[in-house]
Amino acid sequence: MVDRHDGTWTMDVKTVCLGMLTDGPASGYDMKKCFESTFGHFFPAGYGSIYPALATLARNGFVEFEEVPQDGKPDRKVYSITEEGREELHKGLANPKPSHKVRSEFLAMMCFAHLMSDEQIDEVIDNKLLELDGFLNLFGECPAERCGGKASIGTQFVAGFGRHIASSLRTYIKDNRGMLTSSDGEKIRLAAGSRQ
Amino acid sequence: MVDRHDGTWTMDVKTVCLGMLTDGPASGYDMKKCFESTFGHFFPAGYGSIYPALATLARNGFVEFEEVPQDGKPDRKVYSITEEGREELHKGLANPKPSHKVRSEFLAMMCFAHLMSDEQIDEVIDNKLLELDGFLNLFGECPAERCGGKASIGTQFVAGFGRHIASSLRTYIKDNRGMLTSSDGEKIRLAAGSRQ
DNA sequence: GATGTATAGTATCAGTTCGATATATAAATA
DNA sequence: TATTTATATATCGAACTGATACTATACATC
Repeated sequence: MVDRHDGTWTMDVKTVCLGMLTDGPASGYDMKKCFESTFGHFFPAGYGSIYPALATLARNGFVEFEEVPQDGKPDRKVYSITEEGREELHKGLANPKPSHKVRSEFLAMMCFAHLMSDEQIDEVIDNKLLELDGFLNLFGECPAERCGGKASIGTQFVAGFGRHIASSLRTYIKDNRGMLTSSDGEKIRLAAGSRQ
Repeated sequence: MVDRHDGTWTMDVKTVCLGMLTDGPASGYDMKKCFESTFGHFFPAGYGSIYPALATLARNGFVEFEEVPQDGKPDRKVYSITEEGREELHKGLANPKPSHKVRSEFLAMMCFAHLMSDEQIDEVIDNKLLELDGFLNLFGECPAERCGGKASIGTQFVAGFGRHIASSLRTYIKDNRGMLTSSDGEKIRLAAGSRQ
């Protein structure tokens, strides 16, 4: 949780970890799986973020952990949220203007479509459509049961959000990919101009 | 440009800067304005990314610069792309699977809606809708002229993409916000469960 | 007259995150 | 037998974010 100097805090990996723990104790490995299956689609985090986050949370007393030995497998550090952790989580949830950021190599690349060959563009677009189809197949009709538990009402809202956007994205790309290729005068003119 | 060890390179700030320079010479300040007005909506970058990127590009011979004195104002460092820079840019554009990542405090927060009050949720949703309206007003009907020049065909595709998604997003939020509030049994049950 | 803010321009820094890698063992698969 | 997959921890360099620093003019507002 980082102080934004305007009374709000960032909703960072630490906050999401705290939120996950309100569902019950979990290890860093468990959380990584949860990020992979669900949160990662709109709030990615790898081990490089999760373990330091848990270490900081433990140092500040927002989580506690218990080392659970296992036979054959490495020990599990099972984390639980503390009462101070719940307060910290509520601070994180109090931000009235949470961000929603996109970082798209895809769109940046498409801005320079006039510097690419039609074959390159087609390959990129086809791959993107396949990726979207894969996503929609995976999340198409499962309104619940992710991350090892009953989905909260918020999780259902977010899952629907993801499906809606993915589907809308696919429609736009399918309907408009034609303008990027099929070399008309426009494209040739631009390519020539950029060579200059 | 970072080697991904699979034959492709990341489309990073350096690549976008190179792409911008194919339109003509520009200073770091000019590029920052271009990121703010256009690229920043799907590929954000601040001075902290742009200046180091230009320094690295210059060190590698992908751009050259000329210091232009001005009266009253600080000197401008005006950068131009070199022939090696164009080659480097084409490497960046050769990645057939460019990423499209979302990092959304908003969606992460909504996953924990059952831990928030109806008033908090309403405020967050209202703000998000206002933000989207602002975006759509700004980009509603301008298919060209951004970043000080005629928009390429790719830029038009991307602008349309942004409008389409923003509008779709707004629709989903408006149609489904009801499930997050209006405390029915579901919400009360979840809140109680989390208190345990 | 003073303060605030906007413009134009450069640049750095602390904190965070990303992606890859290291380490270790067991089970399943080729 | 060799390789991959799963379980589980953790670290590290490179990159990015957001804020800040510095200089200087100009135009409002208090």
